[in-house]
Amino acid sequence: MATIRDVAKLAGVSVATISRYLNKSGYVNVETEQKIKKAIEALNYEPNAVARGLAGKKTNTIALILPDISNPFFPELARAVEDVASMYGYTVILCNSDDEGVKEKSYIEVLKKKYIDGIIFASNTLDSADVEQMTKKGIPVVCLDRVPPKQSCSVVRSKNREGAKLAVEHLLSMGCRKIAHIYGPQEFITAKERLVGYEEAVKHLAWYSPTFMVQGDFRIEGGIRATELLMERHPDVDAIFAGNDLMAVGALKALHRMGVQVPGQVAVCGFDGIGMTEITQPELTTVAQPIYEMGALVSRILIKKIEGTLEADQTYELDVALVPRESTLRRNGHESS
Amino acid sequence: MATIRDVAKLAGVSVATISRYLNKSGYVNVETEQKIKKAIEALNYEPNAVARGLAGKKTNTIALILPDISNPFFPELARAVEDVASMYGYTVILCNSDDEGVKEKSYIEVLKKKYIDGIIFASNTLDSADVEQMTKKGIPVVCLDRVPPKQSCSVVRSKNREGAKLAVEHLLSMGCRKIAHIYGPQEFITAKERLVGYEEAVKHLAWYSPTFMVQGDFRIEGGIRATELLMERHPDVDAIFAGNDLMAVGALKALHRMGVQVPGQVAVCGFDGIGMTEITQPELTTVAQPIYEMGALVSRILIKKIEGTLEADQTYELDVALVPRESTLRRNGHESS
DNA sequence: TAAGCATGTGGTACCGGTTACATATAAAAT
DNA sequence: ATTTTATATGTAACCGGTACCACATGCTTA
Repeated sequence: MATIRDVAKLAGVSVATISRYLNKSGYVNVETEQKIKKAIEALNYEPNAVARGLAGKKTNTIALILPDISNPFFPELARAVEDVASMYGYTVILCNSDDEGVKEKSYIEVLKKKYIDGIIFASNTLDSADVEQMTKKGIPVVCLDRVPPKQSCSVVRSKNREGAKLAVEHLLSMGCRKIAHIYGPQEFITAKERLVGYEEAVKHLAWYSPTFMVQGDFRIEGGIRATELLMERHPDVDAIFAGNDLMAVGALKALHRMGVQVPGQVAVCGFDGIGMTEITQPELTTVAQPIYEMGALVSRILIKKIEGTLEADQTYELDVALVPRESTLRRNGHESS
Repeated sequence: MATIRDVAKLAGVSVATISRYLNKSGYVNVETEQKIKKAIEALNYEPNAVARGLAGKKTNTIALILPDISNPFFPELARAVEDVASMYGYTVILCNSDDEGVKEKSYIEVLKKKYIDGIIFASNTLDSADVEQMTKKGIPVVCLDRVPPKQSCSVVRSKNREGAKLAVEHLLSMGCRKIAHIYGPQEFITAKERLVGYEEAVKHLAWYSPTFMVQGDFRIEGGIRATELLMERHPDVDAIFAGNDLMAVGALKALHRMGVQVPGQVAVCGFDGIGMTEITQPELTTVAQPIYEMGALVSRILIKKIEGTLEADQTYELDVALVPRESTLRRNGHESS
């Protein structure tokens, strides 16, 4: 591989001029430019990114730290992040934290040593102290679904509370009268907000009781167990709003095993809008987050922050949308009217 | 951040000694070692990975080039790759090629400039010339499901032909008598091999005709269309073996829309073993590839190759396993006997 | 006793870029 | 006519490591 010095020699100018030409920093005469172009062409020169990184402390690399890429929520997000990153000339390093603080911190250490330009966190373990420390060290951070108390970084999230209300309203409009909720682990803000949204939407209703809320684990298995518990406790439930799609799938499975008709006897609604919801039988109604857009946005924000064109840190709350499908379709609903 | 020179100064030795200590190359006196340890501790010194990369042309970074992380086959693979990579101290860069040669080549260019240590290809566009060129430039490559004619790199794949036969045999044993096949795009070797396996397994049967093979696109939509075409052509089909799980899901959807009972009238079997197969209704029988193991293996091989402990390039053919589930469960099958 | 070798350490060129600073020329401003 | 100013280019230090080579010491071996 040719180096910048080779090019300088062949073009008959100094390395500084080549560098200036390459980075469009400083003056370069048009004729000199031509000579340089030719030399570069002739030598098939490509500037070395690592050397650049060392000299300029900029590597055009960002990291995406998420709990687990196998979790169906994240592939689409990752895809979006990578799409816009590559569009802006950045490369993406993938890290699976399993939501374990230790792993996260160890990744952060490695990434710092690699002069990574910025980090996207889609994780719940991170505490605001970490974020602050990162920012202090000059590493831009953008978070997903996490609001560090002291707003030390930008955040992208979606309207969980509103989404939960949408779900409940939809179920009510479909004629459901006893709507239960399977909520996710309360250390996840998303789970908490959705639970709050649900409560706000149903607490004024006559039948309301805290026993209609059961804990799940944001996974299929937890959805199954929660549904079993729920149906035992309240055999008269006619709708289940699950805190995420995986648990809704679990609910579907559990109800099917029990011989309960969906949506006939019990309607089911999920949250997230992952692809899976389209392949269940019946297809699953869900409150869809704009997953790809969230990834694209978070990536764009990070890059802006890296390149210094971001005015101030901000929280972006994206709209969610109810996607009505078969699992909540009740002929006696008001929606049809 | 402290540098190696700071440490050297504080410890009262030369940078060379520090470097030797850090890399355990060459001699370092035990007492000197203690002094160095103290200095490193005191300064909270961490060697700079970029500088190391520049000096040693080794970055402890590998790249994973795959068509699309959103495709449900890949997240688990990516997870496995990252797991073992991080276990060995490597970091993973994620690249989505969309199976487009241009994108792949452009990624390769970028990665070379970054002194990446090796590449894992899970892509079908790459031709053997590319692989050879990489290897010539000293960048280790390992491929997934791709056999470059000239064995210039290691390959990890699974037994597609055998898997297809397993599927057909299973369907036959469940009492199916007219088994159709939806095959994937023939530029994918996997698709081709599965088709061959199917043909070999059914061609000697009385009912066999090429019209039982329909083309799909390896996606849900293609599975739906192929199934529609198929059922119109052969209303007497009693089993569909799809070339991958996504198309099998499509088949399930299409059959459900047509009011055809699965597995009652038509049994459905997929291929791959992605998570989706467990959430369909009925749950989908599939020929499971050991996806995680494939990712782990391919990653381990690459790292061995990078570290020079791999004797020779080799092709690893992993076993597949039939996972019988509800979608092929027929009471009149022999399996129960 | 001299050569040979394992141990231990330092000096410094090198990896391949960036960039501050010095320098030079021609045109514009005073 | 002199000072500015914009244009243009080169020199060399620097980023933070690695590693080759030189050199010193103490002990074994011929």
